[in-house]
Amino acid sequence: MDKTYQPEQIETRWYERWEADNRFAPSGSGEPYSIMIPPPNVTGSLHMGHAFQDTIMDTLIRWRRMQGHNTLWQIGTDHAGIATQMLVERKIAAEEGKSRHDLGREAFIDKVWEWKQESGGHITRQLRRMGASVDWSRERFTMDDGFYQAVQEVFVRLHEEELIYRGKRLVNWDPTLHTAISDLEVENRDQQGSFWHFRYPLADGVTTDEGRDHLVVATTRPETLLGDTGVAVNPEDPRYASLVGKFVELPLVGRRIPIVADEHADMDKGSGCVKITPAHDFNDYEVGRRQGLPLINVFTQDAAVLERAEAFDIQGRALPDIDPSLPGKYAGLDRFEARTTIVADMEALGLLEQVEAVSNTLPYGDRSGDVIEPLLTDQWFVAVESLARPAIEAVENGDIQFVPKNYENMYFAWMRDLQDWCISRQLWWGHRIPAWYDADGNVYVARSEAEAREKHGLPAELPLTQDEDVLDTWFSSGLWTFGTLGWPEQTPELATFHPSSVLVTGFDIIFFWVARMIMMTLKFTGEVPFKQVYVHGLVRDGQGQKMSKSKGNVLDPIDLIDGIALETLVEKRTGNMMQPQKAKAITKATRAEFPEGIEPHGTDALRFTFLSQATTGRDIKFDMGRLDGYRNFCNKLWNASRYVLMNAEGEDTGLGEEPVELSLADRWIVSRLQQTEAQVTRAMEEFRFDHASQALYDFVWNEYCDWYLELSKPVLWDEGARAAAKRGTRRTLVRVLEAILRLAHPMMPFISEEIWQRVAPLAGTLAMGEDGSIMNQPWPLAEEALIDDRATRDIEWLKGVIVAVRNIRAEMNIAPGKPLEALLTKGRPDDAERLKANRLFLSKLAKLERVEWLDDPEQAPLSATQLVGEMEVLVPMADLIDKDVELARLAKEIEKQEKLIGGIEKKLSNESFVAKAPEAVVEKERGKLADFEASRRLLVEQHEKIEAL
RNA sequence: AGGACCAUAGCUCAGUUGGUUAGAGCGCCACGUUGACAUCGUGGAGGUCGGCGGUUCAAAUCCGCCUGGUCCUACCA
Repeated sequence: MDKTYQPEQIETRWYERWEADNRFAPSGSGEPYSIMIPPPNVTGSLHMGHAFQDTIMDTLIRWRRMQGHNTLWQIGTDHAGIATQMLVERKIAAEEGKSRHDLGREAFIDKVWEWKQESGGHITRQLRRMGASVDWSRERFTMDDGFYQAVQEVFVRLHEEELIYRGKRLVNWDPTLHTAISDLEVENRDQQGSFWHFRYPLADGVTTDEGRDHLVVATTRPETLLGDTGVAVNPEDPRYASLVGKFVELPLVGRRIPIVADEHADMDKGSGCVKITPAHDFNDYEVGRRQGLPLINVFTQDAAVLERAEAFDIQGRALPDIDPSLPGKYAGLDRFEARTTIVADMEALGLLEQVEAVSNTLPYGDRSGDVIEPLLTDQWFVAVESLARPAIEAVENGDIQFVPKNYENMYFAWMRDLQDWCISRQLWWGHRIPAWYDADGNVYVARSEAEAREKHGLPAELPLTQDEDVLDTWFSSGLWTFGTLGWPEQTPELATFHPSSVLVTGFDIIFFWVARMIMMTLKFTGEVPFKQVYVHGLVRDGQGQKMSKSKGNVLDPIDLIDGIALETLVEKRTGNMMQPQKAKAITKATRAEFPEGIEPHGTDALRFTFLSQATTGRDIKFDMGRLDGYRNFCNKLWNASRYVLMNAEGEDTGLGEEPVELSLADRWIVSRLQQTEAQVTRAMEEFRFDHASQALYDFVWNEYCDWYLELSKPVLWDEGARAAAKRGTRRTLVRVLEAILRLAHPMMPFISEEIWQRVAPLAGTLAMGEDGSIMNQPWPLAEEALIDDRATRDIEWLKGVIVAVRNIRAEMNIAPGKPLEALLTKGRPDDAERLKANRLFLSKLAKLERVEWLDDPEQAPLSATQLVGEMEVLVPMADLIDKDVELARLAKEIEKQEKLIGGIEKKLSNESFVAKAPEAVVEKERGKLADFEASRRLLVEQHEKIEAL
């Protein structure tokens, strides 16, 4: 083995090997265990969130694979409609100076496919770097032929059941992207804005009770005035009761619009009158429906003012009787220009009563960054009510469990207040809606044009045109768990691996994706898509900030693995920015945080860091310090293995017929191994990867390396030690290490494999020359029979004495190597035997050349003293000791004991404590009190002796 | 406005059903290259567990209120 741990070569080498040996595919035997990867965007690249998520999934899959399950980790990518289309549009704009319209639909889509071919492999290559043991042979894409089939099938069947319908509805419209987007893609941002109070003159000479000739309405969006079709007052509002049924004359437009009574109007807000614009506001749309008001759309798809408005009833039928004319001066104005102009015009007319500054929230499209406009458009919808019910029940009755459980509430809250799902998008990239129209506008839904003709008996010569729109990306990814397994065909994979075992996902897409998957999957397979949902938090930077390009705090997982030079990192963070003015600050912050750039850490260390920070459900602040620490851990494991190999390779590791003798230390470490195995397994079962990684770390570093390896040295290096004892120690060294590697493998696949190849033959788990992989070895199973409490207590005693002596050396400034004598007072009955069994270890590890019992404490020489439980370790002072230092140390120790004694005495003198606390608790306190008092007595005696010197 | 989650050492975090001398890693201080490892070893300093109140013999842990933070949902005509 190389002297230093160098992850980069190990990692790529092993991944290629595993993949070539086809070790990721399902074994075909054992209980099925499957995970469907949340498909990353096909043109995306791996970010910290992916890396975190993939680590968790891979850890689960590798663990279950080792447990003997028939594991499938299904891989694939998502076509990601809007994101991908925008990316390619930007690319061709930059490279060719063309828009997608210049190219036309077909040519543009060809371009997207081209781009997919070119860059689609990027993220999957990065996934390999993370060590993800996905079954590449089954890789899917949400727009491949199979998915096309599944999507058509689902759409047509839902339509046949009238669960998909088409209608003219108010939707969130993105004026930049020219498409409807879902509520979930809308981001609400707080803004400072104005609230304009306008006067709307009453028509026909009517006046208010106070004699005014107008009503006052207020709005933050004056431009929508053009589309007002009513003014609402509260039915309970006495001020306006007499005006209900009368009219106002809409300023600037001149339309007569009714005053209606509707509970939407809040008497306590403003004047109590509300302008109603059913075609441009979601609340007003509902008021319009209730009051039978017409819908007047005044905007184009760019959210500019139309020349002539469009009037509809609530069913979306055109209303030819309404005068659609709008004042010509606004035609073509963008909504914000129109706003300014209209406010100015109202003011000129004396109709602007006041302008109030308010803070309000505005909806922004999360992709375009443009302000979203509610717009009346023709769209396709899924009626979700009947789909939601079973989806709610599946979680209620435990068929699907969320981990952590509190996300179930979030799910219920959303599912119980679900709006119909708008599934059409006015994009080109995506699954085109399988609906055809004839010249009269009749709609035919079918799996293909041919089927549409056949189904509806349409003559071949009747021209049909397919719907221009595509489906929401989440419509296809909602079919992910079963679509990837071959549905609508009833494939063996579907039978074996569905429902999947667990979905690993971020809380941010519970609504987008998880809820829809549950609905769609239950509907079409009658099964839940997954039995458990493990929800993880967001990966943030060390300060708890969201990582974003604009903040310049993005870390690339690959850079953490391979390392990156400072200059490259700065360039990466500041290049190609939307807001170049921030570059300077980002450069400065980056140089301050990473003065030397980022060192290579390797994939295993990164994975281990993620796992150690994966506490359920909350966001993680990525900690570079821990990454360094776990890279060191890999190095520790590496070097410990070197030690083991140096002592075991070419030696008898006790596999043959020769007698083997196990020392106390051997029995102790084997015992602790069993407990660690049980601990790690349990943590994995509970998705507590932080506990699993912690248990492994502790065992490897603090017990196996710090103590067991040290304890093995005297045995292996002592000329006089018996051959059987050496064999026993070698066998234990090797076997425990081999088990550690298997335990570590799901978390740290590369280093564990690399070392295991050398260690396994020595441990007898891999025949010499055999071609095996740790990936397919059994997961360590704790054996109750090997747990040895006696050995644990004995080793704890030994450690206590050694630490006490080291402590005295440090405090007294005695060189670590200087041989010392020690005296022990008799503590527990077993201690005599313990001393006998451990003389060798004490002499080597504590550098004690003589250890004796002190039979009569009265006869104790002047000594430095340290407590080990009830026992006292004395190192006779002779010329070694600084009197003042030792006195101070004893005084401090005495004070500590007294404080403890005081606390317990207080408890025990409390009658209610003695009366009400369980007997065992009281006894325990009494026991502690006795111990502390004994310790204090010994310390005080020593103190007095030294003081008298 | 409603709801969720969080607050433990300088930093990042553990802490099962209330009973622990409240832990780990990083950082810090001192000492140390003895034959796995300076990406290391040994020893040490550092916490009134956000605040107040309650339940209890006993609270970091359970309850209420408050403060601070993160996020979600809704509203803002």
